[in-house]
Amino acid sequence: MNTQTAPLTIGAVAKRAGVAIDTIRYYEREGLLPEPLRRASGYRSYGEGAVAQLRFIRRAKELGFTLEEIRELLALSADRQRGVKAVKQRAQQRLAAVEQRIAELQRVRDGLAQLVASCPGHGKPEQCPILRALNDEEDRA
Amino acid sequence: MNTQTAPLTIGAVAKRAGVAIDTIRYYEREGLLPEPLRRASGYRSYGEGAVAQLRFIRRAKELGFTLEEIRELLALSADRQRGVKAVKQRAQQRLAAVEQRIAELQRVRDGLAQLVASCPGHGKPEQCPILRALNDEEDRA
DNA sequence: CTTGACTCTGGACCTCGATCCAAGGTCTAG
DNA sequence: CTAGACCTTGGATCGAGGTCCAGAGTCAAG
Repeated sequence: MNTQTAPLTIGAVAKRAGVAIDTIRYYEREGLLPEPLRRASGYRSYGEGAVAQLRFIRRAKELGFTLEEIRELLALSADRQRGVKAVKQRAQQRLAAVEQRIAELQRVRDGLAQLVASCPGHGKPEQCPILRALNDEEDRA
Repeated sequence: MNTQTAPLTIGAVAKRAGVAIDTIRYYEREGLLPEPLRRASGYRSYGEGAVAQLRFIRRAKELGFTLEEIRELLALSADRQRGVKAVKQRAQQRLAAVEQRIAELQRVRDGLAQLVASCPGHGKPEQCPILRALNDEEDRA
């Protein structure tokens, strides 16, 4: 088997993972990526695992996890005993947060939709339902 | 008619509008609030209009407008001719943006829900569908 | 050997919407 | 008059997640 993969420079890893070089170094500082091996010159030297881990981070970010949460997921995913349970919990928490955010936005959407629907799009500003709503129960001149 | 309202200090305005004093000064710097009159001492001196305008800003923020957009809404609401039409347009744009954001979050929610549902919550990490999904089409050891 | 592309470090800077601070001046109730 | 609450300014700071830079060193191709 060919488990041995050629070492990659940070630039190559960045290209494969679809992130910026600076982002990789930033993640390393933040503890989301392990410190890589170094060549004699000081250049970072990565294997394919680093690319996989960056993709993991990217997907988790797309699911709305913060970097802090991702750091935790990465730690948990290495725990062979309690890891899976804890990971599922975090995913459930994230799901609940996303659902709450959706509900909030739906309220906002409904408010906006009602305003848009009730405004003729012309006339005096003080009769525009949008402006009136924003100004609310104010009937002074 | 009692159009004449007693002048308010910044603190009184803040209390009435439900925002922090610093926020008022910040909005002033950012052009969301006109520069108020000053007392001889340099103290800012506001009328009720400032309170109304702050409430306008607060409501618009709740509807998801950025401060930049609110600055524009305020300018438009003073335009007696084209203001209403433009305001309605901005509200429609905001509505579209909110709807798009909701759709995105729904995709995220569905993805998370599926993962949560398919994970038993125990077992080996490499069999956890959540971790597998985050690691994606990687079947290397 | 040269050239051009790449990488290193440390630290500054960005957005957004505020929030906080210090050092000083002002206002008002008692 | 004084204590204590309030206000002034300019500038620093926050948090999240990076981005950018200078100045120096390294690598690969020709």
